[in-house]
Amino acid sequence: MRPTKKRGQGCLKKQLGKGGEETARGQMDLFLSHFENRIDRKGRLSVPASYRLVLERSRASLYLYKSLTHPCLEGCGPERIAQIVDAIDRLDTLSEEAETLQTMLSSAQEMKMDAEGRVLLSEDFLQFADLSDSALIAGIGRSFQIWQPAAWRTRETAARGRARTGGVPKLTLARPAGPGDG
Amino acid sequence: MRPTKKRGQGCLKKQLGKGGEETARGQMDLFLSHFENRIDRKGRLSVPASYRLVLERSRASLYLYKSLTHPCLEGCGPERIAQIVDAIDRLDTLSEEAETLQTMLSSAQEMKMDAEGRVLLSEDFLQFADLSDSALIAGIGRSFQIWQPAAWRTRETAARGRARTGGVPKLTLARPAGPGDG
DNA sequence: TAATTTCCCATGTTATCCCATAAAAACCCA
DNA sequence: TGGGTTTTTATGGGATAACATGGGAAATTA
Repeated sequence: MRPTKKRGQGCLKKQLGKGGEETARGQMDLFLSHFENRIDRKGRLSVPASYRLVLERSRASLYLYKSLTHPCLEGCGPERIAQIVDAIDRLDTLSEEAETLQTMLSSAQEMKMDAEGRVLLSEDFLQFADLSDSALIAGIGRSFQIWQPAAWRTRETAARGRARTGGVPKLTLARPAGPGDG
Repeated sequence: MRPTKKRGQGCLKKQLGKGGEETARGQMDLFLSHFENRIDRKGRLSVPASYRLVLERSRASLYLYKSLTHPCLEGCGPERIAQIVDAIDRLDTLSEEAETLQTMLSSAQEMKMDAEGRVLLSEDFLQFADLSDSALIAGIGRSFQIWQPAAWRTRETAARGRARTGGVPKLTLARPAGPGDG
């Protein structure tokens, strides 16, 4: 193995034990945490095991597309793609918004994973996100992003700086509050 | 065994005895008190038994993330995570608020507890909160924080010594909570 | 046929499981 | 009320499985 460092979140197989799609009390299947994985000389990148599990739970395949707003790739399941399609249908076909979303869709591709859970990134994807030999995969809930590691860190540092000086966004509570929210 | 010192609040199994999710009259499930536990050489940290109980009562798993404003980790249940996810979807993707929340999520991990009630802290977490061989776990009601013990004490004395200043906006944790909510 | 892409196996490193132990707290019975 | 007994906790460590990763061979594709 190469650069030995971080600890991921390891095996998650057992989690789905009892039920299948669980989603018990507020328990959602989300893309969380972040990982720095290597891109080998063939252009392969391991999708974090926990993300694979999220997709497998809903028997969904993974889609990647070029972000419209950042120099990174975005990953998601089919529902999100469907949402975009629906949004386009609702818009005026000639509007700029529609065009924007169409651009997004036209970069999206369904990725096939090999037995080890890796995807093969196209030259186009690699160049777009300025990726070479490693990638930072950052979960943001229902989707995740793939960044050039240094670019991600810059972004994270900036966000934390803003949070310290300008405060954190307020979150409105919906529920009467069980333990652990807040 | 190592430095023998005080214990937390001991056995709590009996508390939920009869029912399960009790929470009867005025009985709230909260993270309270504080504990100084060891981090072993594998990076494992015992979650206080009383905190485990709070989570078990609502069958919720534990999430940890890096604080946006302090050099500590924060622990919470799934509801809070769901809140952030929802908030992101409602915000403009390009807004700074959205980026801040994304930063938060990308540091959040669902923690797997072993049979003994320990979580494995990632290298990222350990470094962020400057943790090495012990951690101070401080309950703040619906969530809790994990500090480097010395940093916590410093902060505590500082906090006690100063009148509450209405400084930076913090996350609104909960509503004033009318009588008999829950 | 040349260049990819897919499949398959190998590897070191971690994370997870499982068992053991000491100290403290809860329990119990006089 | 006290002292001895039984659980519960926090903690350590070895064994094992899972994971990320690399590379060769086979199968596609152009």
